[in-house]
Amino acid sequence: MPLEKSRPSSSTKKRVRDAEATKLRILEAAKKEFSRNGLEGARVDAIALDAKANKRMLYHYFKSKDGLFRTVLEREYLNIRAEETKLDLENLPPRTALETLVRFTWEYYIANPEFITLVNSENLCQAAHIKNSPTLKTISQKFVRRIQSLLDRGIRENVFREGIDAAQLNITIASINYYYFTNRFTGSVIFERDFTAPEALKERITFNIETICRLVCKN
Amino acid sequence: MPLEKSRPSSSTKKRVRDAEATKLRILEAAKKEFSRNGLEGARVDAIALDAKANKRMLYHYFKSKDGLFRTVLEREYLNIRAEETKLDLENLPPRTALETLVRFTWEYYIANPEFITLVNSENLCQAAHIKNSPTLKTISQKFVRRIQSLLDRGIRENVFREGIDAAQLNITIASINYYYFTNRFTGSVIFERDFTAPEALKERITFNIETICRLVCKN
DNA sequence: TGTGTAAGTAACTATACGGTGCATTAGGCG
DNA sequence: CGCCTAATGCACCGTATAGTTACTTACACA
Repeated sequence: MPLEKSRPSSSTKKRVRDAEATKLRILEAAKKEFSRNGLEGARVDAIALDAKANKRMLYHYFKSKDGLFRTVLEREYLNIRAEETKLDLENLPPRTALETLVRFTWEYYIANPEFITLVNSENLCQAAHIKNSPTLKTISQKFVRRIQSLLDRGIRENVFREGIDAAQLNITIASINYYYFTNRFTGSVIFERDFTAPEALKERITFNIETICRLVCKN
Repeated sequence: MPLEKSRPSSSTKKRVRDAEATKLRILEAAKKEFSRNGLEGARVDAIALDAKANKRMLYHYFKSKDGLFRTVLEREYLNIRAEETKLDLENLPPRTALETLVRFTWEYYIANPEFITLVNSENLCQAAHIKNSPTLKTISQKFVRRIQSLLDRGIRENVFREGIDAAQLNITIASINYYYFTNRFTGSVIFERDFTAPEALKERITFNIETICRLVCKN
């Protein structure tokens, strides 16, 4: 007879039914499955199985496969923006701040390979899921403004060139990092080198920082 | 009674049965369907219908859905490399040659949006289809060498910097063009601007040429 | 002109898929 | 304690899917 069975502590009690935990398990499983197999390739049964949840719950919480995908994708966007926000760009010398940003983007893609394939899936269906998400627009604009003020500061301190568009710079920084990862499989075959080998990674990030610095900095 | 029914001219005779033409129709339809919906999202019935061919023929010529995808993808790679080869990089001043290459890549993606989504699909399945294609390796290496010799020439003529890796440069040129297109849907939502509007396109290609020139050229 | 081969067709199959109806049960709250 | 809501489980559905079987037909060539 377990003595404390009927009096679990409020913080550690084992809840047999826990909506939030179930939702999270489903979201994690969905992120895995969607990123591995794409939106069409993903199987809701596989998600339910991996989440140790019943398929019924998936439809209960997220309405449909697309609803689930939308939620997963939005969370991922929010996550990368949240991480970016943590960067202390404002208190670093402009050139260091720029390099920090490039390096962050690179390392985020390494640590979160799912993000890239999820975004690819969303673009395959022409952004159908995020089309009406004002949240994403807001946080992204905030970020562009942040880069713009970094550029402005660099110009004031006479280390950055004038006339660089913050949005274009943003896109370019993402490009040179994103492309390398999303195409690492075909790239490794075509160029006959392992794109994910440590030396290859190091060579690439160095090249990318050089690319951005030469684009933005004076001299 | 048609007089010449039994004696069609060898060049213009209307063949009711034409294996090559049927194959081509299937390949064109497959390219459309695969690029629009991805590998998993593509429907073989839709391909057969669009090709005005029987589904059986598709399996007859290409063995399987994956066999068909492999053929489509290889043709697309061969096509872009063939077009690249036509560029007269060797007889242009280095800087002009470089700009020509960037502009070509850009315009190729505009004219052949299918290429990008096909490559994305191939990377989603970790390059399973092209893994054992020696043809692709050969033609790609040839291209890297071509860029290398352009870089060498630029250095000799004292307009390019030294120490730039041709493969990295190749990847970067592809990156800044490819990323913009593959993510044009999410990009248009997030940045609240139409990525495919003529002015946006013009602004982007200008920025890209600037990026590459600053990376490669002296001053 | 006859014939073997390859091009082409239609109908079919087994299954895997996204999604649902309905019964059951845990547990928070009064 | 007992009730009511929300969490969960099970079994099921209609359909769409990749792939196939068995057949017919055009035509190149002898």
